[in-house]
Amino acid sequence: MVARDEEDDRRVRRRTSQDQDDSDNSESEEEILRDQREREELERHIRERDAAGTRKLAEPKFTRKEEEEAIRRADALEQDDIGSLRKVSRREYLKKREQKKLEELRDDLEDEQYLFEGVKLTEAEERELRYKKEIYELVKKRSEDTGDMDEYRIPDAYDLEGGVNQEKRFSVASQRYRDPDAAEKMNPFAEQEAWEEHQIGKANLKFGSKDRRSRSDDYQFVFEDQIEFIKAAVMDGVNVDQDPSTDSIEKTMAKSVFEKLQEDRKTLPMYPYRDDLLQAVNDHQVLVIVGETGSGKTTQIPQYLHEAGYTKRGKIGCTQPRRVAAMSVAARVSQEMGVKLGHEVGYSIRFEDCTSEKTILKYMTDGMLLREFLGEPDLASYSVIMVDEAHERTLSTDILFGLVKDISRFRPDLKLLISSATLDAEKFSDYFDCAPIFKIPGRRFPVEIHYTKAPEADYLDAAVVTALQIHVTQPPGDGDILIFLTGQEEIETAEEIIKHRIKGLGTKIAELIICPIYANLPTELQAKIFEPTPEGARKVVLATNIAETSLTIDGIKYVIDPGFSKMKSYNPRTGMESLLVAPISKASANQRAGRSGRTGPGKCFRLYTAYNYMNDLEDNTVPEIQRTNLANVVLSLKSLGIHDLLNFDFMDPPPAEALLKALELLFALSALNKLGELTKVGRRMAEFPLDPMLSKMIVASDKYKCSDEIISIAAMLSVGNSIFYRPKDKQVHADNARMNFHVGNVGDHIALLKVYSSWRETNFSTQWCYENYIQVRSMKRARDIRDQLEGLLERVEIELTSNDNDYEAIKKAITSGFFPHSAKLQKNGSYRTIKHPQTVNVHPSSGLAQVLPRWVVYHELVLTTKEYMRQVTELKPDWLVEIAPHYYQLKDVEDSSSKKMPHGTGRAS
DNA sequence: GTTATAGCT
Repeated sequence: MVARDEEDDRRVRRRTSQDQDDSDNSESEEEILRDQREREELERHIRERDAAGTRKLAEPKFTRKEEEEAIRRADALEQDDIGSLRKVSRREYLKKREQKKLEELRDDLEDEQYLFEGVKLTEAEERELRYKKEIYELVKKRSEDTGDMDEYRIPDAYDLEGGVNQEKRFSVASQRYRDPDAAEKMNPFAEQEAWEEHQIGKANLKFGSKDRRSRSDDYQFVFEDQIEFIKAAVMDGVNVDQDPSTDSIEKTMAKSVFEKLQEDRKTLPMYPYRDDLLQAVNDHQVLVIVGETGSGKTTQIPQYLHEAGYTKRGKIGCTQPRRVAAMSVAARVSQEMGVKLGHEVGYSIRFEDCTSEKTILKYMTDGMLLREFLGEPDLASYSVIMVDEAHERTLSTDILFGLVKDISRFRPDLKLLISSATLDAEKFSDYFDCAPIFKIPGRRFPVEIHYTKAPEADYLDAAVVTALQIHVTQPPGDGDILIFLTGQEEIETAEEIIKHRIKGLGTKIAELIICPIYANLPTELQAKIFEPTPEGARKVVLATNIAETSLTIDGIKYVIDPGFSKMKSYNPRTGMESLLVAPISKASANQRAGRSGRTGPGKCFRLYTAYNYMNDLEDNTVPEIQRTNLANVVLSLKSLGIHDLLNFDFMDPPPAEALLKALELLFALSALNKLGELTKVGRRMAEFPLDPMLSKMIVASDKYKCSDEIISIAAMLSVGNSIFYRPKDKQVHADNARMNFHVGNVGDHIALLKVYSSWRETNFSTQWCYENYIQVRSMKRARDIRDQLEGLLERVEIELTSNDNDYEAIKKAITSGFFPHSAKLQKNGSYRTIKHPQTVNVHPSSGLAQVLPRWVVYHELVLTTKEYMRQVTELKPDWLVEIAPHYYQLKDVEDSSSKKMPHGTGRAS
């Protein structure tokens, strides 16, 4: 292939130029002296370490063998690398010089920030400003840089000044951006083709080689167990050159903020398509929009439609899968339109309705629109609905699809826009009766994809090694590293391993800042990842798939993708949920790779082979609707008057078994009658944004005069299992604190009530939460939910009554909602569920784990190491027959004939 | 004797 030959050619040329460079520069006396100093320091360091003995490095967690290996590696680095230190220091020198230049540019940008001074910026806007700033810096930098991305090695910008035709080299790089066929190159086979090329033997570029002599000088190999990668493909960047140039910034400086925003709008990749888009919307009722990230579709399309007069007939609604997205986009658009947020442009998310009668552009979460359907089944007040980020296929989006498709049939004036990423477009189009697809290019930098040569047995270790390989071989400050891991525990282990290994590497490598990030991490610790990386250091972000879509970290250049994530799966037969570590889909893998190309050209290292990618990964992640409990969905749909659920037009229908299970449950809760119609109870239940069993519990609490307590419990249960904080090093304290709420073996539900009431008594004290090992964030959320539920009580005509000492009444109300979840103790200490018999256990975190009452109700079943019941409360079997006579017969609970309630007698073996 | 991907009403 011609292109390949050219590439090889370039590589050869560059290598020779580099060799020259090296010899040129080594003549500097200062450099030589510095090198000598550094070498001496290294030697001293090695001597000191040897004198101190190796035991110092050992952590009790690591085996002797690992320890020895770490030390051997450290030696390898220190001895092996003395020769290359000179190179690093020269780099640093040039780096500093370049940074000076960039500082000048930064000053310019600070002036821009000054323009915004009067305006109060939201956090998201501030981030955007920062992002923009970096773009400018990059644009500037690129004018000096070769940007040569065909070469696998990191382009060494500092080698350029000697005798290389920069212009020519740069033109190769920029050509890529201007390449009109760039979109073509995004074809899903690109990677396969590239892989095949490799197989032919032409593209075998190694990230490492154990044979030091055969490689050129600038490869620095440190690890004995390093991983070999094969460059397989490049996800092309698009439109990068369309960034506003520094010239235009200066021009716009003089203008008002508003004018500047208007000008910015015109620089978006979306802008040239404005008229075409309006024409297409005019001609077709449904339009599938394929817009890469950064095209500006979310902010611009609703504005265009508004400008074209669509808002005269009704609102424009735009749904987002996430709350923050809805908020920040709305804020941005209101600014661009020069109106106050909440007036013409607003957003609506749970607990926060920032809209008014004037609102014509409404951004909202998809779940929120779903709830609006309940009050307005034809969405009469909307003229346009735009479902954004549809490719994420959240549960709510999937249901929205069915609903909007349905109403579009009898509302021909309603325009539908479905916006998605590339891969799914055809599928969406098919689903919406061959709706036309409208493509908008995005703005992204190219990302190189590398696969491992062979499958990695231990992906965690491989990820760590790869990160360290990058860290020591690439100049610090050129970009941060992002590693995708499956969960909190894995992140913590990885953190330990990295720390340990860094110790083993000595002091001669640049500082590596480890930033863990996952949803349950306390907010103040989460902020760490957004802090800019200090000079000379590098961040390595250890993230769950929170970093895949939900948050964007600036400055990431390298992504390491082991190819796994945790996925919820639901077994409708047993009603059991579990979290499984599963391989990700191709779509996810590409999304992850894309995270490295946001602020500059990036690289993605996949810890699996190209063959794995092509043959083992699914194209798309199984949509959530196919792996979740559908009770809530079914209740919502029923209350929208959709009866024939098995034939409802789902884009990807959920398993029939899951639907039937949900129907069965709703029938048991008497939300549906025998004909499958919604009952009065069901109607009231549907008002609550909760799982049907929780809703039923609330509805039933009216009878037991304890609605006050029950909504607290419902709120606490629906925030889930993140209430008690249990740090690794203080487990005993945390457990003791928790047991305080279990005094009298009241059961987990009452314990949760006690937690909430106690917190309320302290006037929602944060301090109190810390003292009791309780997560403030979860409690605040519970408070919000509780407040909302309290407001809803009135709507369904339930009086707010408190009965805080009558635990029996409270437990009966709970049983009214959760009677299908009852279980009976067996001789061996495990339990057996009553209705669909299966063996389960009390979760060890339960307050009743030592008590083991004879009869219990539980909130949910989870499958982890065993089948566990989470949130358990004792029950009198008579209640089951009393409360749910249609569900339980006397024979189900017959051995309750002994009136005696075993109380904490612990029948367990 | 546990263990928590993410997100939403």
